[in-house]
Amino acid sequence: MRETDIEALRQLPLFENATAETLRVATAGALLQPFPAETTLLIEGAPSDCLYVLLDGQVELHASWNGSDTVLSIARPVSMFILAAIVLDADALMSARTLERSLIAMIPGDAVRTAMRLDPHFAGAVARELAGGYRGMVRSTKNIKLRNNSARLANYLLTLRAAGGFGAVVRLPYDKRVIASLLGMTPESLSRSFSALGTQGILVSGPVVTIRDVSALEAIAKPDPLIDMHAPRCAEIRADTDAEIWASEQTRTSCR
Amino acid sequence: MRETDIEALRQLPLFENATAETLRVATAGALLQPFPAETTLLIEGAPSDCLYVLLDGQVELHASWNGSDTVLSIARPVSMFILAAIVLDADALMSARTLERSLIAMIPGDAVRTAMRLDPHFAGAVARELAGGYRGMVRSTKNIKLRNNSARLANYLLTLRAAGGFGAVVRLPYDKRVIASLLGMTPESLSRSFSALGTQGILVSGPVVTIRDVSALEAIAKPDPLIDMHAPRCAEIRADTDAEIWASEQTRTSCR
DNA sequence: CGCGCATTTGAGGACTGTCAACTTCCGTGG
DNA sequence: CCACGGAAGTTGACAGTCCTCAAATGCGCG
Repeated sequence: MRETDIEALRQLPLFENATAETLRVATAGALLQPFPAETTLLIEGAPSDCLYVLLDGQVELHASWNGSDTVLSIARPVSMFILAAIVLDADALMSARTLERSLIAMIPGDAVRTAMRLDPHFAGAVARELAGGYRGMVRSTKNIKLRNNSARLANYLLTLRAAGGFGAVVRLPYDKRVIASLLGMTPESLSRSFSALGTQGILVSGPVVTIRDVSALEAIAKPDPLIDMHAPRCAEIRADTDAEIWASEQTRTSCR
Repeated sequence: MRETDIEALRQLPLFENATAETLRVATAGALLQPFPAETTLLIEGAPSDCLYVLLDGQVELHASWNGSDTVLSIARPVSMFILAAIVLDADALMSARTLERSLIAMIPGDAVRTAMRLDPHFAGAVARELAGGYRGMVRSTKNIKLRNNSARLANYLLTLRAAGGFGAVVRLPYDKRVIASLLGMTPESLSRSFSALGTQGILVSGPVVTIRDVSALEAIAKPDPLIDMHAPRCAEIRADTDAEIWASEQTRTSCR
């Protein structure tokens, strides 16, 4: 990798405050490589040789069982994937595939682990990165186990809205079938969930979704800062949430 | 905490190879405390002040939304919980409640973060711990998104069997309603899944489950080392799995 | 023994997935 | 420029899974 490319890695929180020396150690033998769309970079179950850093493009992380598969998350620049497998030098649990032409840096796992041993600050950054990833998976699990298809879609639209500056129009960043799988439903169910939201002021035209009534959407979504990154953290909502939790605790206790 | 209690923490991989100094820093101001059963230790959304280390007993980690709640995992000794929130000094995403009388060490979050800064090896241990937790959540998400109730229960029984030395009789470690929530179903569905397995040589008598025919159970479970910790990693199964993945990749590609 | 609680069983319905047909869109090539 | 083919998305019919509510059963403990 060239010097300027290595500097691009500083966009990652992981390398943001790393010393030049740590960056040099960590990226020893790293490759920078463009991949075409629809290219499988990594198959689940394979040993994880390299940490992947997505500098441009989109990569889908998915997993399969018994002939079906599901999208677990989608990486967008600048971010990395399979860090957990690299840290443990274990087999990958997910497959990775480009959704579009993507520019990817591949950093040898040994180099990452060496840098962790040498630089406590870097090891701390890895720990923080993994902590964030863990919490993301917790949010995702709560989303799937606690909400139905409509609520998941409604919150997803609110997430896109927040990421797009809270405008009335959002653009779906991936094909609908990918979004369906990410949200844990079939493409048909996604389509029906969209039309169900039609009565709540949601207009869908190809990849463009217009939100006419945010309140109506929020009534369905019931966003929660402990599940959704888009949910507001203001004191009122926190208080409501606590009250809810308290109430449900009481319910469980009284049922026992 | 007394010296002997602190030594108990060495049972954790996190502290296994820590220096005496790191252990001292990390456990500065730590408390060792017994809690009765059914006690809520931590409510989701609250700031995470302490890292909890479960030395004896059982603690359920659960989360709620819109009046319902779900069990995300259950901690067994010796293990810790809410490490991710501590590392990021963030609000807890899960509530914690004892299922039975439990002995718990509470380590101030500041002490943990300080130890991470001072000792690269400790920071690395935290990173490895979080990597393991992340991968556990990935497995759990795959389990929920890809499998139906019967397959989840069948794999859970195989997990218990593996943990119990592969005998024909396993004992359910928690109340059935807790297991149901952990597996993402209602108690009624768990009960019906159990009776459905009755035709496959599974006998249930209270908390005792007898597995008469492991092959029949495995036929339903279709265990996968990339989802289940109990699944064998032998070359044959790996080859089968790879073939499956390959096949599904081909399917997706040909469908495009 | 009787109460309380967990679990089971039954009935019914809501939700979601499957299968198939149809429409739309888009890029290709005549 | 338009016809065509293929894929994505939509719609309809249907089935199966799973949940909800309600009642019955069983078990443990005071």
